[in-house]
Amino acid sequence: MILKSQVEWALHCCAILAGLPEGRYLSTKALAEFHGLPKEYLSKALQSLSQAGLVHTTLGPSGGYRLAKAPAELTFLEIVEAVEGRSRTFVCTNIRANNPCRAPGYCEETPCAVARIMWEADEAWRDKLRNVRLSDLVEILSKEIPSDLWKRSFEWVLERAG
Amino acid sequence: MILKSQVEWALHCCAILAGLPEGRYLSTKALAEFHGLPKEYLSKALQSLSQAGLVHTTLGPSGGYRLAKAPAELTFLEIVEAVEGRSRTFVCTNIRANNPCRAPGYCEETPCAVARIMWEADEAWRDKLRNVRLSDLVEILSKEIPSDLWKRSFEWVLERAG
DNA sequence: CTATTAAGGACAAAAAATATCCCTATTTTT
DNA sequence: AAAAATAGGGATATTTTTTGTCCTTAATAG
Ligand code: SF4
Ligand code: SF4
Repeated sequence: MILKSQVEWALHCCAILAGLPEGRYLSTKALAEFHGLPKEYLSKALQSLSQAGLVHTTLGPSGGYRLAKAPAELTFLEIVEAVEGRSRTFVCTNIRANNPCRAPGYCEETPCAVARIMWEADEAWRDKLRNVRLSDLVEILSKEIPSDLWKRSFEWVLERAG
Repeated sequence: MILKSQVEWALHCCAILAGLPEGRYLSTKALAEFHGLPKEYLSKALQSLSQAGLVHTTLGPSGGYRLAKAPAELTFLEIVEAVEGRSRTFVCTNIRANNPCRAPGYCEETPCAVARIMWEADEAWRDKLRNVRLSDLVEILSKEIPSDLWKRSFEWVLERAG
């Protein structure tokens, strides 16, 4: 069970977009080049963010993406769920229904304890991601990334932002 | 990102084995029949449990599986990890290494904040599963499952346990 | 000796992830 | 008005993972 690589891509792209000045847009092409990713496929991840309402887009030259909310209002969970989906990681195939001792039609209304426990763990994972904001990430990165690299990256992005 | 169905199978099988009297064994065949699962494939899940040391096996007629520890000493996490593996759900493909502004060979020693945050969420998921014992599950099931079905299932298993 | 079992290797089928390609409508620039 | 660049999205292909089957081997109980 491994998350799609698009999750990583989306998180990194949002981190970049968080640093974009008000009203400017960054294209798929620039984001793909910056991260060394296949442009067409990265585009699918960005479309997921767009469909989830996390980013705003414009068409045409100088078009692209910007965040739809302030980084302090955007959680990791929103980004992860946008590309990975909202379904639970444990799916119940209802194997208890096959119990040969069971009276037919019985015992299938509510999920059993196994499923509930697994779903609780799932929820703990989501809670953790829900409590990290994109602004938290940017803050950590700004401290950890060497300032010259940080600055050059910022300039690289600005040159290409429409 | 969805857990293998073998996770569900393994949990249900452990729940059954937890009710097995001391010193007796239940075969793959019986477990597969009880749950309506393909015997050969379920066998792979049970082999995973065996390799992880969670169950004990014997060969020959009347052979099969029993728990290697008391249900109170067996956690959900152990069972889940036995079949699903211990690797993290977020894998870092190190895309920051492609940053065109970066000085070559720089900034690749430690995982970045993105990975660390995702791994923390992973750990929260594991913590939750680590804190549920197989005995907890059995206790809940014994309350929730209709007593006649519970009793008949128990007898069904005993008839086939070697 | 025979029947039954777990273990495990080889292989096959199905599903999901990872792309690539191409067309359309829109918008900016020229 | 024309041209160029963009997001969106459908169709398709490739690769990897999951799911499942089949068969052989060694051990064990009766
Ligand atoms: S509800 Fe419980 S018993 Fe039924 S399939 Fe899900 S986990 Fe298994
Ligand atoms: S360490 Fe961070 S930057 Fe590097 S690939 Fe992993 S998530 Fe991305």
